[in-house]
Amino acid sequence: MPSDTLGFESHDHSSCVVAALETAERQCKESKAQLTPVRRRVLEILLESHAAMGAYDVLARLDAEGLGSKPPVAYRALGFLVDQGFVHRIERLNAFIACTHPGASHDPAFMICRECGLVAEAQAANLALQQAAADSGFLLEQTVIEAEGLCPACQTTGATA
Amino acid sequence: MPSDTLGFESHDHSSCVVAALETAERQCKESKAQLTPVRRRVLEILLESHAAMGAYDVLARLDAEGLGSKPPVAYRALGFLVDQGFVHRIERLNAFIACTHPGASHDPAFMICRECGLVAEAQAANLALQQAAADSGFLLEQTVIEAEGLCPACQTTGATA
DNA sequence: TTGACCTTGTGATGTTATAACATACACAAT
DNA sequence: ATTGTGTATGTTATAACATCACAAGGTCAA
Repeated sequence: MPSDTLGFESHDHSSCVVAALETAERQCKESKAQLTPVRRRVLEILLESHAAMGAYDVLARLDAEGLGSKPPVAYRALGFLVDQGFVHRIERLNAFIACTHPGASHDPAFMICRECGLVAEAQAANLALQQAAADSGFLLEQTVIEAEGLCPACQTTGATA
Repeated sequence: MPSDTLGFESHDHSSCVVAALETAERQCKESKAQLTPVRRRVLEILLESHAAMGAYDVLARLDAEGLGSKPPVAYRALGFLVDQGFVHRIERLNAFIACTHPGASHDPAFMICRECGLVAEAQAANLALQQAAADSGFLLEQTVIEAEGLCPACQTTGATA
C-alpha cells in the first residue's frame, strides 16, 4: 500500500505551505478562532521547514521581527496552534512542528531523523496498544508515537555516523 | 490473548521490587557494570511505586539520605539505569520509571493515568509505524510510545473529571 | 607507583515552561 | 458614552528540567 506519509521525499514545498495556511485560515473562520498576526506568523515559521523548532527558536524569530520577546508570547501562540491541530508537539525533542496533514483526522506518528532533524508525519495508529489498553481497562485518550532513526538521505551520506 | 502488561491490577509489589533488584544485580554482574550504592538506591526509589518520578524528586530523596545533592548525581545514576534498561524515561512527563519487564526485550509502550500518575508498561510494537518506516526508507532505531488517559480506578472514582 | 579508567562531588550555566498580574482592544448591552 | 465581558497581548519573575566543566577519589593492572 502506498504510504500517506509526507515523508522525506522532495515535494513542492511552497504549495505545501500555502495549502497549510489556507486550511488554517478556513478552519479558524469556521470555528471562530482568531488567527492573529503572531499566531499566523508562528505557523509560517514552522512551515518553512519540516524540522521541529524549539519554542525559544520561534521566539527569537518573533523577537527579530518585533512581534514579541518574552517566552509566553511564543508558548501561547504555539499552544493555540496545537489546540487547533495546526501544529504538533514533538515530546522527544521538546519542540514543535507544523502539521503536514492539514485537516486530517489526528493520531499522528512521527519519524525523526537524528542526523538532519527532519521529521516526517505518518498516520500510524497503534493497534497493539489499543488492544493492550482494552485488555487492562485503560481509557486511552491521547497517544504519543515518535520514532527516532535515520532518514533515507542520511543513511547514504553519513554511513553509520 | 492475555496481555503481558503489568498494568493497573494490584499485585505483590514487594516481590516485584525484589525481582527487579535481583535482575539488575545479575545483569550488572554479567556485563561488568557497577551497580554502585547511588545507582542501586535510585533504582529502589523508582521501584517503590509504578508512577514516574522527576529527576529532581529523585535527587531530593538522595539528598535526604546523604547520597548526593547536585543534579548531575541524579542524572548520572538515571542515565546509567536507562542505559542498562532497568529504568525508562517517559518523554511526555520528563520523568523516569522503573522497568516492570526486567530482562525482557525492549520496545516498551506506556499507559499513563493523567489522574493518579500511575504508569503501566506494555509490550506493544507498532506494526503500522514499522510499515510506514519501511515504505519511506526510514531506518527506525528507537520508538517512543506513550498513551495518556485514565486507569480503571480513576475512571470509576472521578467520573469525567 | 604510575597510568588508565570509572565514578563521584560541586559550581556554574543552559534550556524549557509557566505563574501571576497588568494592559489593550473589540463588541454588545445599557 | 459608558460599562461589562471576553479574548489576546505585554511583562516580570520564577519554576522545572538538564548539562558542562573541572576537581578529586578508587580500583586495578602494567
